[in-house]
Amino acid sequence: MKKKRQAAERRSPCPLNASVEMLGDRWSLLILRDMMLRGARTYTEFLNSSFEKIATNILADRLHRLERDGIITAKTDPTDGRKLIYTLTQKGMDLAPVLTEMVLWAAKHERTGNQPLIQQMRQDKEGFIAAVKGRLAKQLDP
Amino acid sequence: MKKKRQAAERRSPCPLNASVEMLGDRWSLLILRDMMLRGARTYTEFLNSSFEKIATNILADRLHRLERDGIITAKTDPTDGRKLIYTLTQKGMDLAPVLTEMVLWAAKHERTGNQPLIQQMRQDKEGFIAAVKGRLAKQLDP
DNA sequence: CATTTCACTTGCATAATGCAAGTTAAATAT
DNA sequence: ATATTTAACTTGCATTATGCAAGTGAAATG
Repeated sequence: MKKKRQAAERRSPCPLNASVEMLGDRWSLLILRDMMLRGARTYTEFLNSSFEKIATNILADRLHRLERDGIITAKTDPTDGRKLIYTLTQKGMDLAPVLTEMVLWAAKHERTGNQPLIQQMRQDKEGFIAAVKGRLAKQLDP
Repeated sequence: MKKKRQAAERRSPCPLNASVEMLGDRWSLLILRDMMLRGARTYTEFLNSSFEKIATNILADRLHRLERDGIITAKTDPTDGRKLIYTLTQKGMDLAPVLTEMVLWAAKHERTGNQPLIQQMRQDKEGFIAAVKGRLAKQLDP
């Protein structure tokens, strides 16, 4: 169990508000998607793996915030000292159900792409989440 | 089935991106929480029901955006012509699982309030969501 | 009628986001 | 050994979003 900080500086004690303060912006969840579903682990991988083209300063800021909030950790690549490898913590991996529900909701009500992914989620939601967590657990940073 | 607009103006076709574009800000999900869990239905109820104290111009803007995105609808109160009664659409009610997962995630990893709610969600997540939808269905606006 | 309530707007200050260009350290190529 | 490239950022500046206080107009209430 990690230490839990900053509950005091929150706008309210509501758990949903806590989630919104950590994730309620345009980019954080997309970065986590790229980690969970596309295997992105470094700065340039984040820049290139997403369709949405995040600005470099925003990416740097979001990575630092996610790290500060205990959702990801960073350590330098032992084989290349320039690279930082970002990894989801348990807290970060526990967001898989949130991402899944958001994807399923949008897929139901909007015209979106990536139908194979959605089929997979619909057919076996729990299995899908377990598979994501399983893949990520191999690279887990406690 | 309602018409589906604006998929073209999205930053990407990814379903998660669609969710983030509609809900990824500081207030939208908190407004939906107040509708789902606290029964807020009018402008002043939103202003007063939440701990977080949203600014009046932001509230007006978010209500219009949620309406534009088909998540809520507005109609004037037949008993009081000044009041607008906001109601969740089916699309809006379908966000109950998203809100639930976000609450459960924050409750697991942060120090938050409203423990009775969280207990209820943990004990029977599906039942909880069904109960919320059931309560809201009575006031459904198609 | 006069006042209050309701659902907003408006004006303005501050903060967040976005874009292009620059920086630094480490790795690779010559 | 030096030069170039790559990775991970910063910085400066313009644009957009958010936040606060005050104001507005229509409908309801006293």
